Amino acid sequence: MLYLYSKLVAYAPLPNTMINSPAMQALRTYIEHYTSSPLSDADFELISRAFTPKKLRRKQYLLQEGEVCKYFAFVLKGALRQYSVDDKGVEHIVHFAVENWWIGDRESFVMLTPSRYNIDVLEEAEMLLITNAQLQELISTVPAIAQMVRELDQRNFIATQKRLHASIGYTAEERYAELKQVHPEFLQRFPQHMLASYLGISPETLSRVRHKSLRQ
Amino acid sequence: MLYLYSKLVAYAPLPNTMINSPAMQALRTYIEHYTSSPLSDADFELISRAFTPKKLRRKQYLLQEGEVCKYFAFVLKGALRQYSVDDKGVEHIVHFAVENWWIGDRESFVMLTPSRYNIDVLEEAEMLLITNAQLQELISTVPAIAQMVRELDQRNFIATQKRLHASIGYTAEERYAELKQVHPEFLQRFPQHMLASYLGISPETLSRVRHKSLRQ
DNA sequence: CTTTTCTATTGACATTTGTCAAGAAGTTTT
DNA sequence: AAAACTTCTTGACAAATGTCAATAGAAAAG
Repeated sequence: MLYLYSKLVAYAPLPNTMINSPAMQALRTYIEHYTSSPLSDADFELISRAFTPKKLRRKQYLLQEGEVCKYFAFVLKGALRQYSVDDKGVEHIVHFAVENWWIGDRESFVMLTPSRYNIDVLEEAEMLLITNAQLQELISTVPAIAQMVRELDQRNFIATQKRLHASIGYTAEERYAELKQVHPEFLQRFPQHMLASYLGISPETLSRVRHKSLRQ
Repeated sequence: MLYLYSKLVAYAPLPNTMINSPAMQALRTYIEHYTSSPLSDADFELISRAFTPKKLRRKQYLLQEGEVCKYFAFVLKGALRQYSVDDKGVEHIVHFAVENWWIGDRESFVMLTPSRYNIDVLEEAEMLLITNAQLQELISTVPAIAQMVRELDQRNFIATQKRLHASIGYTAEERYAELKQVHPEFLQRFPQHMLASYLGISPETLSRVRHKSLRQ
């Protein structure tokens, strides 16, 4: 186990500057928030070593359809979207990520299968990347990470289930109202046709729904 | 920690018959399948003590809207459904559970909030129940359980995300085709109007979709 | 065995949503 | 500043899906 660990990091010496970088501090705050207890410096160093910082400009891809999703990304700054493209060339957005959100294709990341999704950058983004091997290592060596991952999975699952419930049971109008209530910041931040795609309706329908809701 | 544990089980002495019951054996096989390694007898006893067997007849509720979901259930035999009822009295099924599936309202179970869902029995069911406190205890004392829960969460999340993706991007026809491919057993086992509800379409539309697909 | 409840189908029609096309601002790129 | 994209809106029409009502057969309950 120790051997495996040293293999993973031996050739990636960590500059002092990275541990103390604002990026890592943001991650530290985030983890401590999730676990409601401070991280030891030793644990924090293990964590810092596992993540790689990455910046991407608008329209650049973090993942393209057909590739295996090697990294999960923690977003420090900016915005990204995850979407598939159907046979008619229409994009279906399944996820947005902004500051303090995670993004990646779980299925591909875990099973090492080619992804059906694209992930690209909507607003110039700063991220911290981690591979599945590194994450598994962290989960088994740092209990706080195991707990955080469990919590995250839970919330993620609950949120996805709610969205599923909405998309099965509600009309376009009701789903827009829900989005407005749950993520009002999205309405400001993303173009309307992407919100429409996220809600599973056409941009024209969303435009009409908004027009209608203004009058009432 | 030990004190807490003993409090949880002290007044529920476990009859020998339960550890060796077919129910518990089924659970053991299931867990070993998930973790790909045999359970120690000690761990298995801890696990056995945490679960309570329960049988319910057709139409009985495991959970009713407004209640807190106290138990998660592992289904040994039979079938259940989880659904909400909207203001027009229409039922929306979000989940079916058959043999070797879990069922419960995660949000309510974890957050202790009143549930918006009902869970009732479609075919006379035998289950093993566990409370969140007992599950958390197991997760921290039995690594195999922690691993199993992680795996389960992962699969669950992937499956829900796929369903969400389908319900946003596909037509009624395509969604039915997908269901047929992923869970062919559901088509035999559940009445059509429930499958329609699960897919988020009206029973009449599902009937027409099936009629159409027969001819082509 | 009979009655009642469930279930699936079909037709007619209403409603919702999508598609196509055009145009007008607004942004970015050159 | 001009050109090239993006984004949003609107109208006309098409397609998908829902609603209501009637019916018939199957299954469950008494």
